[in-house]
Amino acid sequence: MNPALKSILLYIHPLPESILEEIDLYFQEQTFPKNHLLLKEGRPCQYLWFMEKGAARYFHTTEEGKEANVWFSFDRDILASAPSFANQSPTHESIQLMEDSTLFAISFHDFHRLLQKHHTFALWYIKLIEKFYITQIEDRIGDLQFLSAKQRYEKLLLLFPDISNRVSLGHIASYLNITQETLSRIRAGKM
Amino acid sequence: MNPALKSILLYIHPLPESILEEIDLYFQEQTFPKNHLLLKEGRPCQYLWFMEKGAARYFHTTEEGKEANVWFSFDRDILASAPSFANQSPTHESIQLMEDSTLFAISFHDFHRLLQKHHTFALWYIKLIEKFYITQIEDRIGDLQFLSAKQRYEKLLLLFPDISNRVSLGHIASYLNITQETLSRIRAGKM
DNA sequence: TGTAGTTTTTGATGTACATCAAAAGTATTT
DNA sequence: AAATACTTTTGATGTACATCAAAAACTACA
Repeated sequence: MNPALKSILLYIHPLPESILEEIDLYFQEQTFPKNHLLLKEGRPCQYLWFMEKGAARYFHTTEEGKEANVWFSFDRDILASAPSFANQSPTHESIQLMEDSTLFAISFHDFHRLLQKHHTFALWYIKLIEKFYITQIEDRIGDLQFLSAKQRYEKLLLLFPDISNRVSLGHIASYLNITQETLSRIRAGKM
Repeated sequence: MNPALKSILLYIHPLPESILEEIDLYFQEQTFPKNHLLLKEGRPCQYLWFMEKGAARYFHTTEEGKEANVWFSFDRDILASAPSFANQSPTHESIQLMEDSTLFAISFHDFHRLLQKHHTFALWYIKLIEKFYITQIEDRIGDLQFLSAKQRYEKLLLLFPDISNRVSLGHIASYLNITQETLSRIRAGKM
């Protein structure tokens, strides 16, 4: 098994070697170029990905046809539209790569079979949701509700100190739910 | 087993009768008066509750000592601070009842044992998270990010048509992340 | 190295909402 | 029914951000 994949899987929660070997059969390594659309609005999210190396943004398309970023993922992170993957329903959010990226993919079908077959894998998945989803998303809501634009930006920098080098100002501003102009002024110390 | 509890459990996902009977041993029916604090900031969330009948608000306490509502729960809903229950870590959000309420409670300890013991129960819990948490919370973020105060209010009314009769204007405004004055003006058609 | 395309910055103006202050309405207690 | 406390409304003013327009600074590649 690819050591990078193995370390991501085990970081979430221990899994016995026998199951790891079985899981390995279902994961496919994929590389995509910068700007590749991993998941498109309206389609069900059929894969769960692990990002070995790269960067991605999740975004909504508003009624006026504008894009609004709602999430970022970088190296060693998990990627999927959680509600769409869970229900195999059309996704509201698209996922696009912002760098050339290497990923490991498992299909919903295979994933679902592993859940049904192995109690241990179901417990592992519960940990995955708790660790990568529940905790992070509650923080995000709190930030939007309680922090000013400047505070949100400062918190993002704490979380991803090198984000300015990897992601354009426009994409960061969109994620913070402010305009490019406002973020530019925050950076210049004018707010 | 109490029929109300049974119907809530089965609504989430089917469970075999044998496990239902075992679960029943661990659930306690509780009634509390209006204003009772079910969960207090700083404590771990040690129970998962099912609300048979009643109303509750989740709130944060800001640095200036003000309270800000982040969620409501009514009849036949699930209650817990998800991140705190999952990790048994101190909660950032408190839960308070807004009406006299009847609940069923199960402790984290018992819940965890059921997860470890029964594969079926683990799969049921995954459904619970997917249905009651993932879908709802993504919506909430989208609303805060993309809708105006008025649109957020209208959407809340669609979801809970009778909320105005059960919850004070101040509590609703706080949940919508606006001031009481603004909500009053929205209601009066002045915005 | 120059030219076109993109990203970022700067300035002027507008607006959705907050804040502050007070009045009006409702519910609760005596 | 009067007194008290709480909730909701109204009005005046303030502010954090958006929007619009254009200049400046990077980036790419012919």
